[in-house]
Amino acid sequence: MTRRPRRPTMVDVAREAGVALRTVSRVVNDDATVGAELAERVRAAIAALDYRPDERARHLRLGVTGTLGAAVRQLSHVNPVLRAVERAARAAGLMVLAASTEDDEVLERHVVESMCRRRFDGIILEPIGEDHGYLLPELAAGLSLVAVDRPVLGLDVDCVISDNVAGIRTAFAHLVAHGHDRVAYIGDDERIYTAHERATAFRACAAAHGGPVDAMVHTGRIEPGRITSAVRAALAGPAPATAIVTGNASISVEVLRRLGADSRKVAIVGFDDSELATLLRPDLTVVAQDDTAIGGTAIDLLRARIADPARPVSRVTVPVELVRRGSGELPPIS
Amino acid sequence: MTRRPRRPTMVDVAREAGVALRTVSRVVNDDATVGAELAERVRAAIAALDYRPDERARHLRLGVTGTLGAAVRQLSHVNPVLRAVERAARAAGLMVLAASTEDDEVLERHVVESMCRRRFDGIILEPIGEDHGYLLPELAAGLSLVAVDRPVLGLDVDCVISDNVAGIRTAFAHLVAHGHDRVAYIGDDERIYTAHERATAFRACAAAHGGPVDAMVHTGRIEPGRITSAVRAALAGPAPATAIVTGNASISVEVLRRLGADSRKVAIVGFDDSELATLLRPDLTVVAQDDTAIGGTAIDLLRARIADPARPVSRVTVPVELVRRGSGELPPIS
DNA sequence: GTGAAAGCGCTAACAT
DNA sequence: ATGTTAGCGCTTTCAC
Repeated sequence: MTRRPRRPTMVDVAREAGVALRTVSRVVNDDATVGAELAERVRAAIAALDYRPDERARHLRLGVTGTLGAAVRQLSHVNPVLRAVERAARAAGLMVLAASTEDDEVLERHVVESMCRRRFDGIILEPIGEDHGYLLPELAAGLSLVAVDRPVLGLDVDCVISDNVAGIRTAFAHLVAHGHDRVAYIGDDERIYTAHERATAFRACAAAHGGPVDAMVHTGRIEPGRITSAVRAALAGPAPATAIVTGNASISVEVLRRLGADSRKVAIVGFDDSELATLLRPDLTVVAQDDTAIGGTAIDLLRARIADPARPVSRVTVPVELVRRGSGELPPIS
Repeated sequence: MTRRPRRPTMVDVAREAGVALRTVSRVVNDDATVGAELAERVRAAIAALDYRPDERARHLRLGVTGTLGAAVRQLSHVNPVLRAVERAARAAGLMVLAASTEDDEVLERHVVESMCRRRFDGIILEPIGEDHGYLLPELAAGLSLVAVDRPVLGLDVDCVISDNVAGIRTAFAHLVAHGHDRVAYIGDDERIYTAHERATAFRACAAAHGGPVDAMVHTGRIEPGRITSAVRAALAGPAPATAIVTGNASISVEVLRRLGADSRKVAIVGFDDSELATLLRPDLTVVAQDDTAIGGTAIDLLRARIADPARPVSRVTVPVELVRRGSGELPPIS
């Protein structure tokens, strides 16, 4: 029946070891200037009392917490950028603690404000929605923040984003180079920043290439019916598309599912690499994001911002890479 | 050129508003016993100074942090239990901060100890490896911890686990009920706790049913070659299996990939529901874990442990459910 | 209602 | 090389 005993503090350890508080602090922080014999006595006292230092007090005193927050859309989803963020932070001796925003603006705000009150040294944010006004006072009060995947609309904050425009251009040009003249685009809801950016880039490509634009671009929420009709529209009519560019990994999966065996008859380049898509079609050619570079850059930017809050804002665009696997190299079949 | 200004504290706000420190504290904590006019003055001062309360100090003073840690194998992987944990914690007014252990015992230790030093109120852990001795002093010092998915070997701590044995039994019995006499099992590396538990349960089923046991059970690390030969071994020989039970979601995917079109000729029941597996074979019958129950129970257990460190340890087993989709209801084809 | 002061557990001047 | 002490920003008795 262990009653909840008051946790021992440095004072208790000092008393137990018969030394001064300062000496315990030195031992705990691996300060070399402490005598071997005393150090041993302190360590014995620590073990005897099950003493565990309290970082809250340490952080309060120090001013910094050595902690970065990551506010991401969904922790329990595949998120290679988050993994890269964790690794880069670890390499820099920083701890990353993450929480989900669940694509909910209200929850995002709760999470970010919570991290601010806990005085995390900085925050990596996958921003949701349009209105990030709540960030203004936090930034004014000293918050260091880096946006990932999309910018914080209306606010001048550091961010690191994939080169969506170049990715779409590469995909389009690749298909054209393989003889395709009628390329369709199936993308996600354009209320999502990246979806809009990619669709816009595609429209520009299609317009530059000549031929119909709007008839070739199908965007909207990911719903079974919508994907089905988009695929049908793309491949039907007097001038059916011979190639498709998909707007993100989820879209790729849905399109491939609808296409079934027919997917071998149409050239496809997907945006985003993903296990899911390549399961359905192992030879899927994709425009892959450089997750490691994104995560690493995010940490670099955040550390620079923490070191110098007055430094100019930087918006980094990370190159994407075309991964040729076969589906994007098919010739047109009309 | 904003120089890094010292963040304003409650003292500054009090001075600005011309009130006592105590009053600011009351306003910040929504204490009703403060006059409307004064409260307004305080709020104005807070806005004017961009004052943000510091939870480090608050938590230090209060003793508790209102924070739960989640140390999971990989943040950026699909993890429905983690999602359920976050939701249940949120409903209880607790914040969950998560970090990856990357299936690395050393990193797990770093993460857990780090959370302890930060005085998180409790920790949810997906334990890795065999040796969790480092937890002993933490538990002695007052750590509240709940293990999820597998127990902490050798330590008497709360945990919540799926009913692996019942799941395997259900899968086996289901196939037998559909006329199968020769059922094979393909599972993951038995050094993984759940993999071993499931394989053992399967052996017991096979033995009870009669017929060969060892020839029907194939376990080991997930490698292309190993899965290929396991599938071949299961379906070859004079008495080939007419049904297969797979040990987890990853195994299901690999087996389905190897089987290809042949998968329609063999009955299959997978362990774990998963988008990946059902992509390959949309009608995959599975033994599904109750993620919501697991996450909710984990939070319940953790809160109970925090409230009463002396309460008896509980090891909860959560029932699994057979989801019939077709692949497990195929008759034997010999 | 308000104000002064102690203390949460730690670090870092500043002695010695 | 070790001890003393102030203070990080907050909450909370305890008088008023």
